[in-house]
Amino acid sequence: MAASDAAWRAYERMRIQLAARISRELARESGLSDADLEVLMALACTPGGSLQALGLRCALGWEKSRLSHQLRRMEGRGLLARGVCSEDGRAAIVALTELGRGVVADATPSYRAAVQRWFTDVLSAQQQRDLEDISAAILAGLGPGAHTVHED
Amino acid sequence: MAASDAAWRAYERMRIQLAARISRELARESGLSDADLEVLMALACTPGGSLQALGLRCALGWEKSRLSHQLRRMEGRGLLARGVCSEDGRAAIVALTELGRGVVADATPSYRAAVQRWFTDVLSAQQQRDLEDISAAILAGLGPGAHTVHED
DNA sequence: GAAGATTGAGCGTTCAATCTTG
DNA sequence: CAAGATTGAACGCTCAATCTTC
Repeated sequence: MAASDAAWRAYERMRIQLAARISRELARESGLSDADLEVLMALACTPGGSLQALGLRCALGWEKSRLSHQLRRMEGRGLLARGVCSEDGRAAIVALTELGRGVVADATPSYRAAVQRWFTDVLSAQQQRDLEDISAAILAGLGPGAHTVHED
Repeated sequence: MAASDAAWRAYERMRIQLAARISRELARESGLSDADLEVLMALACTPGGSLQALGLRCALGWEKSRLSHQLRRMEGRGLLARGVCSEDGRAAIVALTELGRGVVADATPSYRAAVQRWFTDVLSAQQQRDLEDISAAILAGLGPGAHTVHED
């Protein structure tokens, strides 16, 4: 219940600067966008390196069209392949290619190092716990319709 | 320090969801993007509602081309006007129009209410202080030439 | 040449409309 | 019709190249 929005302004500055730094590093080191890496890491975490598009959408929290455009671009670059599910003709199957597997294996260490350097290393263990709680509180407020918003 | 990246993952989820919520609300209520509002608020905070483009760039921390594209689009919508400084032919002058002034006056309360509802109201005073410190620590880590600074 | 600004290309994201399958 | 996915248009952002003025 602070009267001022100092926390908000500090958070906003940090959020923008930190995201920009890590994105730029990722693009330079690996030629990947944030979105590319999210998709690749989600696929790499599955046993066969493949997922239904719906599962990917739920895992990432993305909209249908966003995922579709993203997959088309990544398929064009040879990072993954798309197919149709034999059980349900509506479902799309997404699978890592060998190239995609190599790229994500290459990019992940750099990415983790960047997070370590600019986030983990500059925060105390207590601050990390605090931030985890803060994030949970905000997410809880966003989620369950706790606040009445305009209905459609 | 921490062996796990739980704090990072929690922060990332929160950051994405919160930004999406506030952006979507702003677009729906006022027809503005985040970038639009940043520019309008910066201009509205000056006595005459006008600034040199360089001042705007420094205030927002944007790149030259980003500001130029943004101003062109906003000028096209009638939110602001661009002119040339009489003292220095290189400098651009940016000024709010009457429409722009009305739009920002209209949008600001909604925006502040959204921040209040989804950020301020769900955090304790202590959490807000903590987040301010956390943000400052991260920004300090990014800043002092530890690595590449924003060059153009 | 240096500084301020603009332009164009290319990718990422959203919205609305559409197609296809169940 | 409902659900999954795709497409096209429009906008936002970044990079590199260019233009103009100092």
